[in-house]
Amino acid sequence: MNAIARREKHKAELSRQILDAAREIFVRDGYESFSMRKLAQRVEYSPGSIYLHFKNKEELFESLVEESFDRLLKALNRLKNGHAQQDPVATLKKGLRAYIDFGLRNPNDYRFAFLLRRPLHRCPYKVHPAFDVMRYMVGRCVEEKRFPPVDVETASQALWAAIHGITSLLIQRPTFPWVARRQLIDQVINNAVDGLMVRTDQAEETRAGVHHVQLSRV
Amino acid sequence: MNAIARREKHKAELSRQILDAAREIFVRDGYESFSMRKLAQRVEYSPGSIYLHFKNKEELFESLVEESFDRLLKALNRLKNGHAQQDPVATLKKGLRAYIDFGLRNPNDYRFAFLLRRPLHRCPYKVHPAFDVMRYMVGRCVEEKRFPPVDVETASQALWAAIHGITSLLIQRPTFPWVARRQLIDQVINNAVDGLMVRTDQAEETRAGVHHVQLSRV
DNA sequence: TTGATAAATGAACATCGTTCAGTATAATGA
DNA sequence: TCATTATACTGAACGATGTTCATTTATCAA
Repeated sequence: MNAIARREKHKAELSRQILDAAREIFVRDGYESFSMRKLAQRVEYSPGSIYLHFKNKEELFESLVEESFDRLLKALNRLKNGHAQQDPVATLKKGLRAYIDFGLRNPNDYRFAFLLRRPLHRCPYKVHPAFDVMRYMVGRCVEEKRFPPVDVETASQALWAAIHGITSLLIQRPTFPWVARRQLIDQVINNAVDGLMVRTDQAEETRAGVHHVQLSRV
Repeated sequence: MNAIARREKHKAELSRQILDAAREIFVRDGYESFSMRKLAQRVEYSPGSIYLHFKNKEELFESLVEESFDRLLKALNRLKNGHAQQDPVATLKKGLRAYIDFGLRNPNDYRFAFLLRRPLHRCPYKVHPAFDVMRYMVGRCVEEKRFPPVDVETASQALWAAIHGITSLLIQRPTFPWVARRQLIDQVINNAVDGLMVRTDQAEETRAGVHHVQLSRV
């Protein structure tokens, strides 16, 4: 029975090794040219052996995605706890910047977490805890009257849209002639947050002229 | 020579038919389970015949992407010309909304144009003309002093980030518990644009407290 | 050492993208 | 009309893919 524990440990180590190798191959060769057989060759096992650890390719990927979500979540929580007693707006902006930075510094984690095409039936469970951090930060801004009484959920989702937008574009379209990165990120964050702080009546002035326009196809 | 013209026309029709079938299969079955052989079967030709019209799978996809870009571009241009003499801020907001609407109403075009993983060496040529429309609209807002003298390029890119963010999230994460769509889209657009209209000194107040935070990995 | 349990293999299957020698089809010139 | 030529198309083939499974190999308790 000590033996079976040792076996399980060894098996876990092997799974770990497979995951690491898979991530590396994926990062180096891209999604298109990743294959189970390459992976097997890389860890020096037969192709069939991989299936002793993961049901199939899809599940293996799912494990990688989950890991990436965990990393993002941990990074955000560290930030949240580290700046608990500061100005909530400043903390929020720092959080948004941290999110973007995480994506840019770990583009493959971000790709796994958000950018990969995914079968529709799978739901992104791990999005929710990560998003809780955002809600919490926005909530504090409202509670401490730094924001007008906006709906926390709507505001959080809108902020997420903005930072996801810049993060994914910078990752996925590196050849676009972007302006300086820092400047652009600042602009996105400041636009989004400052736009939220605008007194409602003032914002209404421009909102009034806008109606829903529908564009049909060619 | 009349004959060769007829032949070419027939060939063009066939290419068209192949593209339509490809798009349909892709939309219905998803990227993973699209295959050249299925496509061939769909149009009732042998697999090899597809290669008389398209060099390979990659190029076939490229054609679909290009078509999608064209559709988006045309939609934006129609809008630009249709609202030439109105309030530039309202027109800008309409343009942003039109962009998002186009993406949501034609998610597959949007997927093809922006969301698909692409080999890194390929550059997104068609992004530029579409982006010109955005630059133009922002430029008008600055010229007519509706915006403070922000850098047009930076502002345009920031706005693009915001609307791409909400568009891609709504398309790619349909199971997330989003608030009402209209409301959320309004929030994103108003945040982004109103944030841009904030007088610089007022914005500085909050900007002052924010510095670049770097989050390392676990 | 033996017998049982788990791990690992490698051959096999269906499918994939792609190529190409060969065949059918259509257009042309007589 | 028939023979020639150019084009359209096929079908078999190649190597590679994800996945399964009967069989072999290794591991460990008795």
